Amino acid sequence: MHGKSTKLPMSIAIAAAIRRIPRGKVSTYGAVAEAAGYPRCARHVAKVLKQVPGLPWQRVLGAGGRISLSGEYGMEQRFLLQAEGVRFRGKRVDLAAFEYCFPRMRRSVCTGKR
DNA sequence: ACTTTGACTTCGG
DNA sequence: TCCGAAGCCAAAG
Repeated sequence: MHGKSTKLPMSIAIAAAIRRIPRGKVSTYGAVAEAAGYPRCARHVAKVLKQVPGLPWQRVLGAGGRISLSGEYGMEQRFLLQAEGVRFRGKRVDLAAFEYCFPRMRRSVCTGKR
């Protein structure tokens, strides 16, 4: 094949990362972006969450464990997270306790396997 | 090719 | 702790 890596669309990688967040854990927009291989693309994570149906969207939080959605959707997110065991301290989730740590990708080859 | 869009993040006051 | 401004960046229009 040609030398350049086939970059799968960012949205696919991001959606895959979101799907890896286990029940009862959370992540952040920035961390998801980085885990997907696109650091500093936190805003794209938001776009994917809006566009792609069927993702565990409630597990993605803003920096510091804050809910970014406003209004009813924000309430819904909090409710769903609490229902799966995530506890809040004020308006935040304690990330030290509930943040999912994505396994590090190997630098050389990432064939999609683990 | 330019503009808009996104559920963002960081920093300074 | 709570804003507002600035920075961020690929996809979509």
